Amino acid sequence: MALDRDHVLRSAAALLTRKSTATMDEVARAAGISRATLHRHFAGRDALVRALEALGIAECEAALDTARLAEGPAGDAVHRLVRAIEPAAGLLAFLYTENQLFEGEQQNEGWARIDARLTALFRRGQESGEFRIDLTPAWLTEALYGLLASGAWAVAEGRVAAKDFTYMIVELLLGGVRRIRA
Amino acid sequence: MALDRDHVLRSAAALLTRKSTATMDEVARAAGISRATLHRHFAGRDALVRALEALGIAECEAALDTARLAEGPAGDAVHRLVRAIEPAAGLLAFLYTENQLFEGEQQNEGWARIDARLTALFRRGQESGEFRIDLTPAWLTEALYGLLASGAWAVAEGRVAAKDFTYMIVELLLGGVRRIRA
DNA sequence: CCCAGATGAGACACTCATGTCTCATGCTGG
DNA sequence: CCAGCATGAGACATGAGTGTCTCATCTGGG
Repeated sequence: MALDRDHVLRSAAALLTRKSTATMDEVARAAGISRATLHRHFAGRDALVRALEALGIAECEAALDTARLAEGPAGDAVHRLVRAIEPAAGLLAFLYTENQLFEGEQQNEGWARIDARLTALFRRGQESGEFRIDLTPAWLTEALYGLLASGAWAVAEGRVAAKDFTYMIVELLLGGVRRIRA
Repeated sequence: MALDRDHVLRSAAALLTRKSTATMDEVARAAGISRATLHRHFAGRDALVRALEALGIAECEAALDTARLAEGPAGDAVHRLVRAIEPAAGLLAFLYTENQLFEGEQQNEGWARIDARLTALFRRGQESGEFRIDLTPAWLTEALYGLLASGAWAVAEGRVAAKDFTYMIVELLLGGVRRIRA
């Protein structure tokens, strides 16, 4: 059933987030099914990763919708976005490094759509005078991915408390380390 | 000779930075030697990665020395550090993700030394009133790694100009995106 | 010139993950 | 109750990467 498929996908995401080289057998065990059944759901490891990619893209776009990036101050929109995307951060971190492998091959167009919406957000903040203009929107987008991945790993390894995830990322991204104001 | 070994290590680093799953054969080709000779230098893939880790740690510590983290304003020290570490950023990015795999196994103590020096730098900035105190030094250290990796990949894929690497990272880390000050 | 050491090329066995298949079992809807 | 279907367990072949070995070749120093 479709519900099973989703469950398998979720547990695979959770496992691969922690151990990106996990075996099909390990993925199956983690989902509580046999390797044979896993293969009945996903033709192979490649298909599984593709499905995870689709899931990650879907969750990202859902978070982008939830965050209503076009409304209010851009800084607040970034905050809403990180908060909305937090549950998917682990999966994002996995896909982020996985994408480093897709050397030549074309990657899922979904990422391009997401990149476009993120760069649009940063550009909006720049045009409204809220964000500085000497950091390119492309770099800010990349940096956001990097901070999300770092945050997810830091939480996973216990270096940062899970409840501080959003705060740490948003504050660093928006305000930086330097203490000037107040 | 030792010089050859270093050359092999360098080209392996360059290759694995781009394609972290490269085979021993590809690594050998990239270094301009045969697989047999590669095996004469490094017992196996594991030994090669360990050697790369040692190289990365050595370059990191050299950069930390060069940057003189204890001198002057902490913000300036961060700037010097990122500038000094830039040539090794690609290797760092590779090792950063590679370390995600070292689940249980104890990792090289060198990283602990480096982490300690970095957290000490951030703590110094906080105690001098230069850095804000609501972001933990541990998180700032993690975030620095993440930004270095993101920066290295962004440059590798052409999304950011190589000459902007240091500026982008330092400015984002220290000042953040928000434009408050003149 | 000659020898020793290093190298490249290739063969070989081994391991491991993968993908496919079969068969027995268990559950469910008719 | 029974037929049908999904599942679990396991066997099996395959391919890729690895590690080891041998042998021919090349090169530099004595």
